Amino acid sequence: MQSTLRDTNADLAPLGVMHLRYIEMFQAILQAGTLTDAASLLNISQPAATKLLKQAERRLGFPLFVRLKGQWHLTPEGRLLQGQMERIFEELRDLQRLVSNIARADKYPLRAISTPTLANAIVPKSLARLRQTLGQTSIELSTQHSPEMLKSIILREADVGITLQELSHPDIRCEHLCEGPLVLIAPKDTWSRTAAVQPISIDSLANSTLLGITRADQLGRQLQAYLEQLDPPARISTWVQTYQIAKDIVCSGEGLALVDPFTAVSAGAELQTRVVEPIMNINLYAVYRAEGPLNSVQKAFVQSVKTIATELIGFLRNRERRLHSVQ
Amino acid sequence: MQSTLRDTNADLAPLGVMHLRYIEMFQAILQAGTLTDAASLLNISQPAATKLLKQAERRLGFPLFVRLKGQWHLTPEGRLLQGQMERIFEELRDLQRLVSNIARADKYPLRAISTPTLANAIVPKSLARLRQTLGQTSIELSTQHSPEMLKSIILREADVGITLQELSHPDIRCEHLCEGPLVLIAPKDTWSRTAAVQPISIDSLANSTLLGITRADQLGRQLQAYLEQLDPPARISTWVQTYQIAKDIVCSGEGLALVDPFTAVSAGAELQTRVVEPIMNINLYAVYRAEGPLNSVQKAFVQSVKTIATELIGFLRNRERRLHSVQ
DNA sequence: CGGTGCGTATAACCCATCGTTATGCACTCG
DNA sequence: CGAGTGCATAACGATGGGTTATACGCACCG
Repeated sequence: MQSTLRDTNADLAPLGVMHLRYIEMFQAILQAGTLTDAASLLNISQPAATKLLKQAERRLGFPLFVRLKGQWHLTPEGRLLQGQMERIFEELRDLQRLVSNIARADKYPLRAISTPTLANAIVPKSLARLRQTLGQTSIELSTQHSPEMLKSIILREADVGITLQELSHPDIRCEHLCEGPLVLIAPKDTWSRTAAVQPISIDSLANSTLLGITRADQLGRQLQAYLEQLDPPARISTWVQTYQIAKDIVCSGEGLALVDPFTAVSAGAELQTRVVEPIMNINLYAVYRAEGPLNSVQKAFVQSVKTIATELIGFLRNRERRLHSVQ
Repeated sequence: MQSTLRDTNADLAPLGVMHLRYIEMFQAILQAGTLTDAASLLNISQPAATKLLKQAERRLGFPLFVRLKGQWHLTPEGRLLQGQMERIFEELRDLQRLVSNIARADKYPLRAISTPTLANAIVPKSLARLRQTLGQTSIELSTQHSPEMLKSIILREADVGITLQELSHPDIRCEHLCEGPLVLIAPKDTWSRTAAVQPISIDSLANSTLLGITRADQLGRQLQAYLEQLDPPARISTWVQTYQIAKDIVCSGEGLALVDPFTAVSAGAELQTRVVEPIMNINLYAVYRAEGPLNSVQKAFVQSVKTIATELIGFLRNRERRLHSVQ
């Protein structure tokens, strides 16, 4: 019926109809710069790309690109569509992620995600402990910085996130697990045995060589502001993205750094740690979708992280207390 | 190459791949409630719809719907995708609109859009006057209420909008054309010759039978609030959506109404109009995309609307002035 | 100024997809 | 329990999107 109708006026192809493929093509050309490369981005041959573009322009009723001196340039019409196209493309990619994560959700009772820092500190300990009780259940762990973590959880790439940053989103619950003091780390043998277990005043960092953490989160900014107002300000010549990297550099003797207590305490014997005074608290959070309850594995994981984190913090505090009781 | 690869493991169809068609199917089923009806929404046969749905669910890796007692119900997974699907669907429809409007943009130097009210009042007069100077140029006029008008202009369904409501949007310019007083309209012979050209106090409307305008815009709300605080409040039993409809009803003798001056003055001899005191000003705006300059036809149109509107308002005012000078 | 080569268009062909009609089947409901 | 609605299956055809092979335009360069 429809096909016969189409047969009668054969050349009257559906006009002005947008296809997903066209959007992909559009994006690919913009990204690749050449049709041939765009084709390989889409995993198709170059003639296919040519046909696709031609067809798109024929169907839409106007050209999207013009070719000048071997370059593809957007026509004004193309430029008009660009914004909308990009948005749809993005949303579609999100949808794709969501779909594929739903499909494999049941295979993994726990897909954990943490910031890189914590992935090196407490999370593995926690997973190791869980593993003993779980046998061969499949578990995933990935790392993302906080903003991406949020998206991953919403798109169901992960179920539970562990982070130092409080995340706020309507569909997300952010559970506070524990808190601990900001600590200063240094290569071993920097301080004497007795000094090493005492708090250190943040003011005494004036004029010392610190590693800076280039974090955009609230704690990072707060710290930076604080350090800058010291007199003289602490000299910061090396900037790193995460506490963990800072730790590694400190280990190799390049300076001191202010880090979260979890990174510090998991460092072991290679470096010394001192709580900074006045105490600035760092919080640890578990983040998950508010929509449904956690399953038993996920609950156990959160609980286990909480326990381990608390133990680690306790270790830091106890060290001090031991000292105080000696005094 | 790719096809040969596909041939080797034939049943391993691309998994987790979202197609536009699936989204349309999804939406259609939700809307229609039955596969057969969904099929006709998509202009395909029922078996095609069945296959499409099955294929979608097979490719995605999980069912989207379950059939219970002859009803299609979303699965939890389906519900998860619903939001995202709807958003993409919407955006795609917008893109479609944009595309088809771009394709036909050059055929129409002026595609005007106005609120229904003004489409009956000043806009036709203006177009008629323009027509004399333009010859056979094609012009389009459509009507939309203000929120839809904004969207139409952005999606290039229209070039210039005429409205009583000030619209604000980053990509839109809103040009003030003129202002005029709120007026009360009544069936002819309601007032005496001399009374009819005098302003009428809004307080004197207390206890009278008015037509209400159910407008969500700022003026509508303002008016309603004002009328309600009269003592006793004006009785409003009939609510209509536009000034224009109110006018028609007033003409048929069903009551009085407060309307914009343009509607009032274009009514002709069938009804009487009196300016309301204290004067509440109604503004007339032309709305167009900020991005590019108007072409000559569009400019002429805006100018012409402005001129005519000003003339009409002038007529209302002059009537009073004549009276005052007589006094 | 005429090779050289990259990138694009065209040609000929293939097959998976998506559509069709015809028909059988299940389940709801009177 | 029979009728009827709505879904699934079967068999089949046209189209579109993909392929390879090849010709063409054009910038670049010796």
